[in-house]
Amino acid sequence: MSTKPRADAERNRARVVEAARELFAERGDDVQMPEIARAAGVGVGTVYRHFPDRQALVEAAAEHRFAEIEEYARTHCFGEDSGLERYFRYVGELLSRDRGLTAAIDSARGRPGSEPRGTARGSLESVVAEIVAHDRAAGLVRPDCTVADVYLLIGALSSVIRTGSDWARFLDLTLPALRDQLSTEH
Amino acid sequence: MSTKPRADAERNRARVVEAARELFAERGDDVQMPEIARAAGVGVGTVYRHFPDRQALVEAAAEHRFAEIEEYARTHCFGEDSGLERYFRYVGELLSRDRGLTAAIDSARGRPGSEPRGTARGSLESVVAEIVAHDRAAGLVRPDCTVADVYLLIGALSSVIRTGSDWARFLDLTLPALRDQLSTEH
DNA sequence: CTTCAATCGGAATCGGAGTCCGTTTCCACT
DNA sequence: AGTGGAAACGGACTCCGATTCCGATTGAAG
Repeated sequence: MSTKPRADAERNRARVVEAARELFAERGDDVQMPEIARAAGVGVGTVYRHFPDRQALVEAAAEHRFAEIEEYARTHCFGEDSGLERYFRYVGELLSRDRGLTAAIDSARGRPGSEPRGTARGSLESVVAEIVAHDRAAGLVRPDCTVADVYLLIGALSSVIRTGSDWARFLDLTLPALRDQLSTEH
Repeated sequence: MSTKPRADAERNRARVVEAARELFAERGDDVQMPEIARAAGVGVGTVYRHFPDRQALVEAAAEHRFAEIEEYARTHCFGEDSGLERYFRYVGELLSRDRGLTAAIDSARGRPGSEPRGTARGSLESVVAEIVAHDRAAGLVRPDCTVADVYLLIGALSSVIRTGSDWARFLDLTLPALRDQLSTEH
């Protein structure tokens, strides 16, 4: 089940991810594969043996961010006030700092079926579910708020950031709506 | 200032826009230029003489929608209840029906400086400003709501729709926040 | 019915992702 | 320590679209 990979193969893979990380974070999606390969000191062929396509690389490069987010979520989003709100603001912060992360998130919504590539991602998902549950139990969000809603808004947030709009304003406009719907009484 | 264009040139331009309209509306962004040219019964070169690049064509093809939206806005968004809310729902409806329109809107936010191509677009902008003013005067939206906020949300809406998410839900979550911020008091 | 500038059409060029294959490098086994 | 060959390498090459170029057409002014 686990033919240990060759030493240099592993090393190269790491180099590629590392190079991709920096380039994507800095310039977002518009970086060419040959450029990444060069920066990593390998040939394009090598990049493609490790990652089926460009998108897979984008996601792999962002993977560490998901772990980072999860870490933050676990330690800061289960207090007195709304964990979701903190979560959104933190993600907004990261997204606006790392243009590669937005690319990765946006990709998780391209064509159908391609759902969850990456492990850190899946584990983050369950934490988000816990936050939603926690906030709901504490009456910090409208009772019909679901995990799907969170993803919906994270996706929107990502697009807002990608286009260089005022994302803080977006959150200021949007987050209050998640709180108990005082004005939506109907 | 106006060397009247040759008759056939104008006819061809119209054919191209027409073909593009149908193809984009149906399949969104993934339609090739040669295909559009063929559908219009002209050569690619002709397409490019009329439109500097693919993007310009996408926008030209969506132009009529902007006129449509403006028409709707003028006649339905100045009543008793929130014009903005009606506006958002109408645009959501159109966007979800015409995949080319989302592409056009998203393009209006790509790289900097490329702001307003297209005339119908500019004229629509002023109507939106009027709606905001009208709603504000009637106390139907939070007093600090600006036109920029509307574009921010329309952009987000477009991205939500493009990714096939539940846009009605997005509006249900978001629009209440535009109303007077009862819960944002502090 | 000329004339010729505006138009046309579509072959050719360009740019960038992804593929192929001859060469090189590990490392399991002697 | 030596060696066979499977795995990994690199980068030239193929593919696919958008965009450009230019010789052949064609509308319309005179």
